[in-house]
Amino acid sequence: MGEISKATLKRYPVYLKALRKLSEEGKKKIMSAELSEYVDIKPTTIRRDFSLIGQLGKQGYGYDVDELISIFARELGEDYDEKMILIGVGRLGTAILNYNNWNHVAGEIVCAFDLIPEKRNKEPKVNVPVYHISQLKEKMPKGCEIAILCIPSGAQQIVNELHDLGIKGIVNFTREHFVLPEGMIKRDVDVVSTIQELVFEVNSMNR
Amino acid sequence: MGEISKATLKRYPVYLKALRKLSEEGKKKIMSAELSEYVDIKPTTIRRDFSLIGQLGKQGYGYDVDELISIFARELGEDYDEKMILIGVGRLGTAILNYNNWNHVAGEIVCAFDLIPEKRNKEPKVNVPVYHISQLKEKMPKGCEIAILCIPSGAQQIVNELHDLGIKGIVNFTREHFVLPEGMIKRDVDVVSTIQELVFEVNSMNR
DNA sequence: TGAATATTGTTAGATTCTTCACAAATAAGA
DNA sequence: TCTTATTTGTGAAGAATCTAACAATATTCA
Repeated sequence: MGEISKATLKRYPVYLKALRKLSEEGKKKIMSAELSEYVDIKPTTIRRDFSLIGQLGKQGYGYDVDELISIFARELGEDYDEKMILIGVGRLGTAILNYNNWNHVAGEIVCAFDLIPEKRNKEPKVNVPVYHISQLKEKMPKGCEIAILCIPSGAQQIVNELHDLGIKGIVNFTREHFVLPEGMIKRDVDVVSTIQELVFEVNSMNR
Repeated sequence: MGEISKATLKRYPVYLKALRKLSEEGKKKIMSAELSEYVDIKPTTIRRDFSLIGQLGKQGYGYDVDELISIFARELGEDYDEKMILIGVGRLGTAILNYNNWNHVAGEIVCAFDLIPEKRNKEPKVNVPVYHISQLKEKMPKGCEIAILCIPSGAQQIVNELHDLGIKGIVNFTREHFVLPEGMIKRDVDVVSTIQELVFEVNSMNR
């Protein structure tokens, strides 16, 4: 598999999501032109993106929907059964743990860490063990490479610790700024920033 | 103000966030090179981005932090006092409403809509009125252009209604696919997709 | 005040990403 | 089986984005 660009990478989950919906609707095959209308990405871009993974389609026919789904699922890590940890079991952290309904969609949250684990463990909605943040090292699952960060402050220190413990990717819900150690990757999920961008763009439309 | 590229637009909230932190730390002036280390964006890119808004800096000196903050805040809509609605007061919706601590950071959530408003209104954590989804039209705030979508299904129909009611921007937390009506903008906040991307990238690193 | 120093704003070139256009390949129908 | 219809996969052109390099300009210190 060749080098895949960041831009393409961002589109793969979009394809997978759309394909799942199409499959549910009973669609067996699809052509790039039709998928294009569905995901609002140009057919050529779709074909190029697909071709980076391999020869997924058949000329003169199109793509087999279920085949695509299983390929993308595998490529996107649904089969990796990635083990993840979550740090900060506040309101947001709890919402995410609950949402763990996603059932191995991209792996599984194995355990969580918090400053007041006693309290968190009592909440009926939290369905993984919560340990004290000081136990990071001893309770870190084997082979865990991804951490979900939902703490309100003190991110830098924890990120540094995570780095030392072998975490390579961070899903960042923190609004606080921190410097990413060498060799780590992060993705921000920032609702406020997202809204700000949108507001800015909507207001640009109005001018 | 010239035409601002999508790429630049995405960075503005990042700058604002970092500048706020710097200001809190007592920083009065900053140079593009220093800010660069902070946000991990090349100095030239920063200067270019800033210059699109106007002559914000002084040569041989740098940028005034608080001045930048107030300019960005204005540009990003914090002064627009944008009115927003939220649809779907489930676990996630509630978390967002709570997080409404952001206090006019990008506007204000005025009210929410749900299928069971009676129940939602009883929850102590929800601090805005919740109306039944069928009352969308009559309860829509004047001048509201942005909706936050947190429903598990049935997105398409609601999006169409919102469009008819003058909503121009959607912050989408739904995992369901829908077609965006002409003239609308959306931003996806998709935790699962974000994790998928990250898993994919981390696994690419390992190869 | 004037020279030396520092840092912005911007031009031009490099890089990354997108899309056009068409050859290659398959499917379907005669 | 052969021809016609399609639709993919991809080379090359085009567009968007990023960045190196430097001229312009402000600041600072003698």
